[in-house]
Amino acid sequence: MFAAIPRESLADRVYRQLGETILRGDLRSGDKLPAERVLAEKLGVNRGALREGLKRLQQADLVQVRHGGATEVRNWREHAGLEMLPLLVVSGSGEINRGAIRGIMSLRTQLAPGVARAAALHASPEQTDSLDALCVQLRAAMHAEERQTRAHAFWTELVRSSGNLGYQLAFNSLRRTYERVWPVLTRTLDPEFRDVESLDGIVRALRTGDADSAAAHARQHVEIGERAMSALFNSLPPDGDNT
Amino acid sequence: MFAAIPRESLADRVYRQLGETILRGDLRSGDKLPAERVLAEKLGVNRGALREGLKRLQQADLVQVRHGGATEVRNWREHAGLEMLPLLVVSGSGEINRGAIRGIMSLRTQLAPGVARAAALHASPEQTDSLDALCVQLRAAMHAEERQTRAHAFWTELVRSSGNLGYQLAFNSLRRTYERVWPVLTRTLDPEFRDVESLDGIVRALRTGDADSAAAHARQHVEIGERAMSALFNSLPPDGDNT
DNA sequence: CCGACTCAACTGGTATGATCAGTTGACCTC
DNA sequence: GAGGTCAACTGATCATACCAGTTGAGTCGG
Repeated sequence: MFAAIPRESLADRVYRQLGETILRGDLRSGDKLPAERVLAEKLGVNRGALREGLKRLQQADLVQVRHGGATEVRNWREHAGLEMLPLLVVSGSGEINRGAIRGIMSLRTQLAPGVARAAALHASPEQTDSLDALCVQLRAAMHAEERQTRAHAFWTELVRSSGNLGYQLAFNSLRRTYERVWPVLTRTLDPEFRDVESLDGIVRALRTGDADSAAAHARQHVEIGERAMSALFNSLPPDGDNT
Repeated sequence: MFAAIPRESLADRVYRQLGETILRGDLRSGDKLPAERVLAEKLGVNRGALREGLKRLQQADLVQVRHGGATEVRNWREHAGLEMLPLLVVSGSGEINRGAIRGIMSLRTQLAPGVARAAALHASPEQTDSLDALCVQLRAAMHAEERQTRAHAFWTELVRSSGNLGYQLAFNSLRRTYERVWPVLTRTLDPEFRDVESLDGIVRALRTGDADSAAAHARQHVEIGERAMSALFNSLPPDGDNT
């Protein structure tokens, strides 16, 4: 009902504005940024705030800063990491970037079977019980929004159960992107959310320690969503050239 | 022969020191950091540098900063993304974190077939030729270091050929981690680097557009390295608890 | 003319101190 | 005891000065 009012510091706005400018292509690889003192004045912020924003761009490998030299824009396609996906998935004007969505769906499809497999080899009985309970809740959910929330909780717990640091961190990265487009996916992915059978299959496989079966059920499950998503894209008019 | 002398700004050192303290577990989820003015004096840096470092920690979701309230340490296992892997993989004392290595190997194994599959559907003839040339160079390489460099170049080009934003960004993230442990892996992964046959198989599959074959060859290839790595871990004394 | 050195005018990096703006909790009032 | 007040915290922003690398134009010696 009442959503929290989002607040953004100046440094955050600097980061977002410059970041989107680079991702949009208005600043190309090799371009040199104005001096900090100049840029700060142009943006109407203090140099300190500007530097805090620049530090984040630097951490994201979107720019390269050299003491004494000019700050240069890097090729984000070759250097930017998964943490850029949230900024990439929704453009400044609010448009959805299909390439980014496709990307997150591909990663999900590839990783899900591995996560299930690792969970089958590593999950504790308590974690398996917890997953079982989440399946029951998912089955009982009446609305698509509720199913989405439950399904997400299931995967969160499954990834935790995998005990694999790589899967955990990658999942966290993907989630940040996923949350930005959450409402857009509620309807499209609903067929997947309704496929509780596969999730039950995963849980059964965890109990018996059958890694192959867990992976197979996971693959079957996430491919439902991926198919739905590509069907949607194919039914829409061709994409504008936003990446 | 002569390696560049690494330089680190104060803000970078603040980021690394606090980040490692959190990842090491000396600062736990829910702990509150001292006030910026206090912390800056304790670390012997000015407040601006401290804030630049904190901004990066905040971007990495390692801490939560609230205007007017205390800065709080978050649960990095639930919030940190792939960009934290480089800091995790080598501890402050120089020790290798096996969980992080295992993680990067798992991700690699899961993603490689998808990358090859996408490349088979998307690579241009020029890109395929380029990959072919890289195979030839890899075959001709005499030393393990050289093979490692060539093999890395092959995957860089293959990921680019996939035309998939998700794979590209995930690969960039993994590469940052990979580079930090590069010399450690040279010998262990050499059996994989010598398996040029599978890479040739991928290239052939790209030419014929055979996605399944490309994925199969890729899987076969990376599993060599993963098996070598788990064999190594199993032959070593049990791991200390440096997760 | 050319190579090498000098140096001034850039660039980012660090420091200090003041002020604005939210949050918190003790305390006072009714 | 519920609710309002306010002082003392917290981070956010600002202005200014100075330190420390980089760059390139200009100068000097050959």
